[in-house]
Order: sequence, then C-alpha cells, then structure tokens
Amino acid sequence: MTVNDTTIRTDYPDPLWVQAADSLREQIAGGTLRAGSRLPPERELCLTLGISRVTLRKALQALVDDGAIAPSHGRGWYVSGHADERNEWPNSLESFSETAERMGLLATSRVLTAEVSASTIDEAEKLGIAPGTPLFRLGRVRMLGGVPIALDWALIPALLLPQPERFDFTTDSLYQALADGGNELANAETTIEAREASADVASALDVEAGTPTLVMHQVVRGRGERPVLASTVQYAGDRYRLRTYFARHNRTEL
Amino acid sequence: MTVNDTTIRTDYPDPLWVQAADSLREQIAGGTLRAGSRLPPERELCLTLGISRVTLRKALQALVDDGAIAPSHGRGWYVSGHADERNEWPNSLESFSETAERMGLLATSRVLTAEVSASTIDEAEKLGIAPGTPLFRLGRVRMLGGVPIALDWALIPALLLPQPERFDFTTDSLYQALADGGNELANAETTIEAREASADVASALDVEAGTPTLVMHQVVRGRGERPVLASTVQYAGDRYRLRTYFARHNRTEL
DNA sequence: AAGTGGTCTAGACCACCCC
DNA sequence: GGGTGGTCTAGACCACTTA
Repeated sequence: MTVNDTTIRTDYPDPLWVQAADSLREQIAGGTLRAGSRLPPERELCLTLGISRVTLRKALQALVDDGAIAPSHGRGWYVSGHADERNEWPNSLESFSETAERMGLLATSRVLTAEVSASTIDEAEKLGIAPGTPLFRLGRVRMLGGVPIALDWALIPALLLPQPERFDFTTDSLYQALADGGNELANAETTIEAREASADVASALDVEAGTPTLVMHQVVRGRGERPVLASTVQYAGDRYRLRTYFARHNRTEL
Repeated sequence: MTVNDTTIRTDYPDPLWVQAADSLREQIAGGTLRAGSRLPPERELCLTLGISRVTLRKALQALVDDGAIAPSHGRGWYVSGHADERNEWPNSLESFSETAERMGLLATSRVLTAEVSASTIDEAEKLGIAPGTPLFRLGRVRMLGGVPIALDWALIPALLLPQPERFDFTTDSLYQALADGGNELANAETTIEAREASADVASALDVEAGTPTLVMHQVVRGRGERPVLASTVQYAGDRYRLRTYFARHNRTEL
C-alpha cells in the first residue's frame, strides 16, 4: 500500500526531511526538548512524524550540521547544550549582516568604487579568467550603526552581474545580487591574517595608521565551480571579531 | 561454534559508503576523472561499485563536503576544478601541523607551562564546569622550522587527560592526546580578531611590541557536547595566515 | 521522450550500550 | 536480551535538463 493518502497534495511543499527537521528545530527552540535531554527513539519519531527512517535520519543529520543535536550509538540522540540558532550557512563565518542583526545594529555601506574595467593578470589568475576580461569592481566601507568597521573590495566577472547599476550597494547585499542573477554561491577558500593599517586604509576606517587590522581574502565559487567572486575585507582590529562554528562530519577516522 | 572469542576483534571493515567514497576520491586524484568532467550516472556507478543507490549517494555527499564534486539536477555530477585533497576535517581551519606539512616545515613547540591547577570562575564558565575544578594548563610557543610563530594556551579539565606527563608536547599533538583518551572532538566555536602584541607576547614571539597579531579563541566540544578544550592562540601577524575552506550544504533556501 | 539527480519507502541486519 | 543508532537494500516516483 502507498502512504495513507492524506490528500495533502500541496503543490510545492518542502521535502519531507526539511519539514521534519524544521519540526524538530521548533521543538528544541520551544523548549519541548530541553538541552541535554534525549530525543525519542528514531523508530518512534518515524511514527510520530509519519516518515520513513531513512528520511528521518536525513532530517537528524541536518540538525547535526546545525550543531543542535548529537547521536550516541546505542543510547540515543541528545540535544546539545548550546542549541540556539546557528548560521544558515553552517560552518561558515558569520556574515557582516548576521553580525549586525545579532548586535541589533544597522549594516550600511559607503560605496567608494562601483565600475567595470579590464582585469589585470593577477586578478585574472585568481578568478580563473582571461586577463583583460571585464571586471566589476566594488569598493565599500562597511559600517555598523554608522561607524566604519571594514574596507571591502570585491571583484566579479562583469558577465556574472549584468547591469550592476540596478543595485544600490549602500544597502543591497552583493551576495543577494549574485544569487538573483542565478549565481548561487557554493564554496569559498579563505585566508585570514593580521596586518598594520596603511595610511589609506587608516583614513578610510578612521583609525590611526599602524593599528592592527584583520585582513580576510576569499575566492568564492558557484555551483559551476568557476570562481564568481574574489574579495578582500580589511577590518579595524578593535572594532570587529570574526565568528564561526565548526562541526565535524561523520568521518570515523581520527 | 564460538570460534576464538578474542575480546579484541579489531575486524573493522569500513562501511561501504566510505569505501565507495575513497574509491571515487582515488579516481579523481589519479586523473581517471578529470576536473570539470562528468561522473557516470548514479545508477551506473551503483552497478560498478556493487552498492545500492542510497549508499552511493551517501558516498557522493561525502565528496561534496570535501568540495571535490558538485551535483547538477538533471545533468549529472561534475568534478570540481580544484579537486585536490582537502582537510581531513572539512570546513575547519587548517591545523598548525597541516600547515607545516604543506610548507614542508617541521612543527615543534617549546613548552612554557604544563601543569594542573584549579580553575578560575571565568575559565569554569567557558568550559561549563564548577569553579575550582582542576584544569590542565598547557602553554606552548609553536614553531615552524625553529621560528616562533604563535603562542598557544590551552585549558583542559584534568579528568579528560589523565597523566598528562605521559606526553611530550614539544612534538606530540594535543588533539591526538585527547583522542587517545576517548575524547573525540566534535565541534568548535571560534572567534578571530587582530590585536597588538603586548610586551610579554612580543618577547615570546621575538617580534616588536605593538606589531599586529592574530588572536584565535576556540571552545571545542566532544561528542558529549561538554566543552573539552578552551584555547587561545596568538599568531605573529607577519608569520602566519589562517586558511579555511567552506562548502555550502544542501540547503535549498535562498 | 529519455536521461539524470532528488526524494521516499519498508524492511533487514549489525554494532553498541545498559540492565 | 532488549533497546538504540549505523548501515544497507531494491524499488518507486518526482523534478529538472536536454534533445
């Protein structure tokens, strides 16, 4: 027999495992499942949620990636102590706008540069394109509550962001603009280092020259695996702190 | 029957999905599957590898987490351009010893402190233990090829690392020591900031006071979700660069 | 229309933990 | 021994891409 045809049949529902994961997240957030407590057995959850065990386990894995629960072989699933909401992009750095939201501040930008011009050899190599390919260059001062926090330079092959003048990057998200154009971001290589503020950077960030800054360089790729974006962000050392959360995967090896 | 009931029985075959993932990794690394090329269809791989589709997909997901391949609905699986070996702990920061290996340098340490003493209130709060609980304190200068790179302070509840004097932390890995004791590390909360080197730090790292340093603070949890380790690492700004690689998960949002 | 990945099921057996 | 998570299967249908 098939499932009991509950006639839900809604036209475009989330996959069952997403619904199940959301349901469990709510129960954890709502306190029905307290931190440290054990979840009902998988086979019982299957009945409660009306899904198969394979599907349930996919939902549970999603919660593991969030850091919300952890399995213990032979004992059960346990709710993590620190089960608050995690990033929507787990294991990533907290984004600037996420930080702003967490701190209850308004994230804005002052646009220094927004223009299309030919790429240099170095830029082309980083982005995996031919030298001279048109690049959209976006330079911004990122601010929280009006205070300058970071200098952000982004390079995007112009073809991937047609008509950049459609956007107002004092408030619009560059990531969102790329996603709207069908360039979903899939992964990123990141390096982070500490460096003194040069005179130029210092004046843009309104700090003294020579003070420590945090320099983050990223090459972000889309689904197609070609780099979509290269960015360099330089944070004033005493005004920002990168945050991230790592969860180890299901590897059995040490 | 009860053949030899040797209690050990270290007869661990890897799960099929791990074997399958390894097999695919080899084919990619070995060039049988070139960057950018398409993998055989899932149903064909199932026959080749002699496993079911569910199992195969678990293996493929592992490669996605490595950043080695990416799926395209309706088209196939594609090998990523940058398909070289990734971290064993994907989406984590590259560890000090990994960096050393990549650069062909020898990672050593000078042990400043290795002692057990009672925890302060602040330390206890970070580690989720009672104030006064004995802590193993390990202070090291981390070096690459004999050059001091970072100051590393680690705090571990003493119960989790009995007889720390068994280890020689000038060369032994703290993570390995914890894993040997059954404390597998599961996840970590990390903050990273830039700060000036104090006089003490500067002399330990052999740099000038006031130069930029990268300060990374981590609270690492094990499977049990209780913190296992709190560490603060301060890198000389002009001698080290953190590296990481993020891969977006299967979320459909955006 | 055919091929491909995405989701889902019902049931099975194994490995681990605890009584 | 009984309960629990970990692995695995064979088959089904849906959604997307390409021709």
